[in-house]
Amino acid sequence: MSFLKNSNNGGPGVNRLLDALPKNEYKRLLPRLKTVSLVFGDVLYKPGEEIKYVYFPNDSIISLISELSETSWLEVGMVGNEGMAGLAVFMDVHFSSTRALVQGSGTAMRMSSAAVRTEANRLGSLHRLLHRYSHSLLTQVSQSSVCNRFHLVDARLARWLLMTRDRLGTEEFPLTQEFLSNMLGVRREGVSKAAAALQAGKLIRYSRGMITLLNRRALEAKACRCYAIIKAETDAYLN
Amino acid sequence: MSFLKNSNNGGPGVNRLLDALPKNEYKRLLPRLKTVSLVFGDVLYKPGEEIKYVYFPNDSIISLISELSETSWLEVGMVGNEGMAGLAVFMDVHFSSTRALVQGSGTAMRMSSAAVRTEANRLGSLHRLLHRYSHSLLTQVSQSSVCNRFHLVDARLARWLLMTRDRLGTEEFPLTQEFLSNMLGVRREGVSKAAAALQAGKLIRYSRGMITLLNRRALEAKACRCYAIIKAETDAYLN
DNA sequence: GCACATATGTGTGGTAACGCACATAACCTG
DNA sequence: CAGGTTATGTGCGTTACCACACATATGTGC
Repeated sequence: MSFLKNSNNGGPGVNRLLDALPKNEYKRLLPRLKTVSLVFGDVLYKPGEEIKYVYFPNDSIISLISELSETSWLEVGMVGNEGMAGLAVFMDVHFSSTRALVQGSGTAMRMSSAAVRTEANRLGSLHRLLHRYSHSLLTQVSQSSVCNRFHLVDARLARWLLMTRDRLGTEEFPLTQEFLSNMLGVRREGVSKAAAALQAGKLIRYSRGMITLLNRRALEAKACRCYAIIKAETDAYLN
Repeated sequence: MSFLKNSNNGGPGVNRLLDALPKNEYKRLLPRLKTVSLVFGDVLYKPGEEIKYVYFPNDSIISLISELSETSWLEVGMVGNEGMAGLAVFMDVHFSSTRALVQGSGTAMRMSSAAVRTEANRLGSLHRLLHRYSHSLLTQVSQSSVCNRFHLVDARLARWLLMTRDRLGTEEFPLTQEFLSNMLGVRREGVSKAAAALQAGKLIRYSRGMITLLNRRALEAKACRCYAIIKAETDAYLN
């Protein structure tokens, strides 16, 4: 959307956190960054596992998932081009407390945890941006928490689809209802019903694991205010 | 519990984050710290309001509350002697996104936001501890989120009472069921039922806004695993 | 000790979501 | 195109929690 400073590929799929860095600082980081492909289903960290790399998604999405048992999961945070997965490293914690699952295929910039720690000791722009992103993520997690507590599945599904769209940059993406139910922490049948309602209203179309958003404006109306709140926060923190 | 390094009052009501600082760094901070009394019901920050001071609770508790509307609240985080309220300041954000409500009367060490920013630029022990606390808080919020989604009111009430006890250091504290219902994001009648069940089992006793924990071990059994998970995290991060 | 405010209990009916079982439908593979 | 796999739909009984209304305590102040 906005003018992209550092990236030269020009597409919308550029990590905005890295892009917000001043040119010289970005250049210093560049040799430590490697573009990698993340594929739906990849698990970047398991709970308790050491974090070896952090990831700055370009057009991919990484879900942060908290697990209670084998059967009950809940997505507590979504990381796209506005942020970084592996934030714990920045906070001087070497192990992940959540599962990090690639929920949207695409590319990301990967950096070693050691490099992050070195950079974080510089008190430069990256340091400041990661601080501000930490706050943004905390706000996202908090808002999701309230949302999960009070809002109906329909609204939460709409919110979730919109958040995914914003990060992937496309209206169409592969997602089964089974998967969605795990993200939202509800039964598959619940998603089935909510999705059917959205499809009946021509807000979305789906078939066998492929979802297409048809009417974004209407979806935003269906979604709870949490979508707007989270979006405002994630968009604004980079300033 | 553990040996207290800096504080000289010796009681259990000492902010553990400050206490974990090396002596020289603590001494440097001391002139900027002021002991203040926090009284149940005090509002330290409202959403969107500027954060002028941060608070390191000694034996007080500060609840971080996310609001959806006038009627639906939810506590997303609890800050006691293991942490600091106003963490946003450390993350270079000047305004609070949540309401900060004193939920347990007691004292806290207060510091101006400006002083926090100055200190945070030093990359010293405070910097590191606040980083690690940030991670701890994020974990707490995430875990609460899953807990609120999946666990029954009974278990969540037990967890909440235990967390309060741990931070106040007493078995008896003033709390109406009305207030509890706001914290847990359920109806007062729901709390009433859950509390009655706990009282019937002699786990707690209560009357007109005063609650006494009678059997902590049994309460821990009633509470979900989330209590232990959060406790482990908040206790461990100081190392 | 009586009025009053506040805290807590209870009862009735409603609903969103659950768990389970099974039906249908779309795609894939040989 | 037959057969298997995976995705989605549907029905049924259950449950935790909701919303509202009201009853009953327990304290406080005159």
